[in-house]
Amino acid sequence: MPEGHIIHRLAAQNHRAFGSRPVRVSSPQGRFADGAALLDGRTLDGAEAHGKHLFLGFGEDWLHIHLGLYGGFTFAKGEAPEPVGLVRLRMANEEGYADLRGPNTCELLGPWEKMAVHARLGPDPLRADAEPGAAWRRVSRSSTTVAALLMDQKVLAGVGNVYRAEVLFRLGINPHRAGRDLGRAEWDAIWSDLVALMHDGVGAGRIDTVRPEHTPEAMGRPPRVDDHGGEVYVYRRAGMPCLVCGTPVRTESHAARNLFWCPSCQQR
DNA sequence: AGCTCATGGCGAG
DNA sequence: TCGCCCTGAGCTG
Repeated sequence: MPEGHIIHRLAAQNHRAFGSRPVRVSSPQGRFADGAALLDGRTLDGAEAHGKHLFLGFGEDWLHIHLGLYGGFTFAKGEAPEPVGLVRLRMANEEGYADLRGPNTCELLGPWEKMAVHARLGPDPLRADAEPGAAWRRVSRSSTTVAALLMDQKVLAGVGNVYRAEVLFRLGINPHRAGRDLGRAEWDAIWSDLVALMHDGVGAGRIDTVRPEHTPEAMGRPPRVDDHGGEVYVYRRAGMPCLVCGTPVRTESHAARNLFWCPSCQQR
C-alpha cells in the first residue's frame, strides 16, 4: 500500500539485503515461475525507483515491480519458512529473505522496455534527475483539477492519495482548481513541499505531514490511529474537525478516488 | 462465510 | 466513467 516514498525505500532495502551477490529467486505462488527461474542464482547489481515503479537489475535484465493498491514486500532474517498466503516472488540468500505479495506488476524487462516505462512517467520529486519544469508545462495548460493532475503519473510520478490531499492542505490550495489557474509560484511551492515531505517519508517509512505546532503532543490530542500510520491533516479524516480551524473535513469521490480537504483552509 | 475497503492503474466504451 | 486486475484485514452476521 505504497506511494513513491515506500518504493524508493524498497529499492534501498533490496539493494542492502541482496545486492552484489547471488540471490535465490523463486515464485512460491507459481505466477512468476518463468521469470524467477531466469533470475535464480544471478547477482542483483542495480536497484532504483521512479515514482511507484521499482526496478531491480540483474545485468541486462530488469525485474519491474509495481505494487498497485495492495501489494507489499516483507523482509526477514534467517531461513525462509514455508510461504504464508500468496507469495508471487521470493528472494533469499544466507542471511535472509524477502516476500512479494499481490503486486499489480511483476515482470522482466529489457533495457529498451525499461526506458519506455521511464518515458511515460513524469518527474519524481524523490529523484535527483527530476525536471519539475516538465510537470509545470502540463499543469499550466490543463483544465483538469489540480487534485487529478497530482495523481496523474504522466504529470508527476510517485504522488498518491495521501500526499495529494496533504500537500494541497498545507498550501491552502483548493483541490478543485484547474491546473491552468495555478500560478507558477504556487506550483513551485507544491513541488518543493513534495520534495521535502517525500524525503521525510523515505526516512520514516510512513507519511507525516503535520507541522510541529499541530502534532498530538503540541495540541494535547490523542495520536492518530489509522492503518497508514502517519500524522496527517485531512487524509481519511472526513467529518472530523480540521486540526487548524475546526471545520469538519470534507470528502468526495473524485476521478474514482476519495478526496479529502478542509473547505475553510483551502479556499484559494 | 460473506461483505467492504484500501496509499493504483489499465483498457473498453 | 466504469469494470477489472492484484490480496488481506476488518468488520458483520
